Amino acid sequence: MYIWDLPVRLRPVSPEKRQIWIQDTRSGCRMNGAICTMNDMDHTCFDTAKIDKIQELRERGVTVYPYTFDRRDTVLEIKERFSTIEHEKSEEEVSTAGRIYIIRQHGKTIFADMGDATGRLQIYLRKNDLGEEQFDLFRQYVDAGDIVGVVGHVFRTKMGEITVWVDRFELLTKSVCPLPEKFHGLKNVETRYRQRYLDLIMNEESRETFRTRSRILALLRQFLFDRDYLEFETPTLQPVYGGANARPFTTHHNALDQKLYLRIAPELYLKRLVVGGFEKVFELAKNFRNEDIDTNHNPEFSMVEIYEAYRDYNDMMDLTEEIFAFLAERVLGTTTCSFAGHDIDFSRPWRRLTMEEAVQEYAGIDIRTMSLEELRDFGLEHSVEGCESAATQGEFLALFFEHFGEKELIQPTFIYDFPIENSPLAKKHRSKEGLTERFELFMAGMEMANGFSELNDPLDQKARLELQDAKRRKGDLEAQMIDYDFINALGYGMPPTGGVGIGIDRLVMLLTGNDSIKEVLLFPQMKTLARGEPEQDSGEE
RNA sequence: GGGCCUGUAGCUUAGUCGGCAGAGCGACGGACUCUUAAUCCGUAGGCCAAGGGUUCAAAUCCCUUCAGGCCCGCCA
Repeated sequence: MYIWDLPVRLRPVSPEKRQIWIQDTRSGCRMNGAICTMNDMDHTCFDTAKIDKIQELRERGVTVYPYTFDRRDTVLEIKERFSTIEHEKSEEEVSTAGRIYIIRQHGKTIFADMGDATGRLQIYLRKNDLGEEQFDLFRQYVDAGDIVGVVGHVFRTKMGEITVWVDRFELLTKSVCPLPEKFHGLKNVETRYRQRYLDLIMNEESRETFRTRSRILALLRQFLFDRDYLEFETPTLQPVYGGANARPFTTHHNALDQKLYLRIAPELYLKRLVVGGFEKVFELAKNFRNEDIDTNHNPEFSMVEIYEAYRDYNDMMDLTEEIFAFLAERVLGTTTCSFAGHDIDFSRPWRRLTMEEAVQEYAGIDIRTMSLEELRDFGLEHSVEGCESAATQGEFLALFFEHFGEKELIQPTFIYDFPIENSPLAKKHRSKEGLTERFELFMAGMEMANGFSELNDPLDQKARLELQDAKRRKGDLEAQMIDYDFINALGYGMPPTGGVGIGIDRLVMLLTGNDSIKEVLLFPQMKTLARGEPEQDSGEE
């Protein structure tokens, strides 16, 4: 590989140290920690001083990357087991391992802070105990960032800290990239997202957020399994996308020579399962929507969709409430949480308003008593987007709710009975003309869930999807395609069914107090910095 | 798509009504046997995100670009 082929600028710093900087010439952004050797011209953050140490260690016969270590105790176990230990060393021997965070050398002794998945622990090494060779090995070659295993006895220092008095240690992994500073740590938001592993190494709060996320998913599954719901996995690559109004990502299957879409929702497949006789089903699915990225949106996001036969939207509102209350209670230990300056109260029952009532309350008008002209005038007067082209009472209802109501809904609130125009998969209302049995859940001004009495009349469904398809052909980029196989499935008969979808990422935001979706996604979508390698065939059309 | 803000050493940052780019931590070398952001002495490390312009002189002022953050729009 030639230097001039790289999309970077290489700047020699010190011929002696063979160091160069790597800088992305397109963006001007310097790769984080971009020091590397002349022999290693790629986008690494390898530090030559550390690489030299590896070489020297090998010359001394040390295995720098051994295969295993007999770790018998975690940090937490040691701290709990020896919580009452005094200054005297324990009889019992412990064996533990982790990453070195800080080293404090004092001539012939060394203190270091070591961390594993359960916490941090101080270790103490003395030249007298280890012998000159071993002690010097640690002193000269072990750096912050390295992973070591230690065997020793536990004691409490004069300053009162539980500490492992090390009898012997083993280097388990040599780190060649520099760790961020020990006190301030890693704060740069962009680096935290782009190099999440580094964020996790350095920031306990971030680790805690993702532990909680994992726990929320486990609890959600437990809740549903306990109630005899079955979890399934339906196609992510779909020849026809559907189940929501959104622009899809497209891709191409080479062998089939066929266009495929990344799913925007699992809905239509899960309903096929209900047709097939599975009466209580759910899927924890990644959905992909080709939309903009902001504090509440990532192009791929997680959703749980739940369907249950012989239930309607009232039952699904109850279920949604139960799920949130259960998770809040188990995760937070209370039924309230603090989010973006609001105290959200999950205690049941939650407020339920029809969309008409919400518009009545927040816009101060009664839709049903107004003519289309009056509605349009009112909308234009308040500069409500989309009023020019709205042609039905239902469209105005939806527009007014979005404009006046949505952001006001801080405490958990169900809005129900949506207009039929923008609810092509929801069943017509049993008593109200022009409406469907559909609800959405709002909290902190965010849409958290969406559910309905599922449309199971195959003729009605066919007509409504045909209407969507006509809109799509007229240029509505988010209108749905017609999935005839799905319509045929309904044709065989789907029992009356209730369904709901809950946005997992926003739920995690709420329960962990993070007001950006990027803080609860391990690897949020970021724009690529530099072209490192020639682009492969992406499969894009 | 629109507005506001940010980018200085590996990390955290000072300097921004123009006048030689500073610090702490980290790294490297040395001293130190209960420290914990250890301490003390010394060394190296920056064309101030990139490109262009104004000026005797630009990290600083202007323009363009790149990346990120926040708000709005879009996402029912």
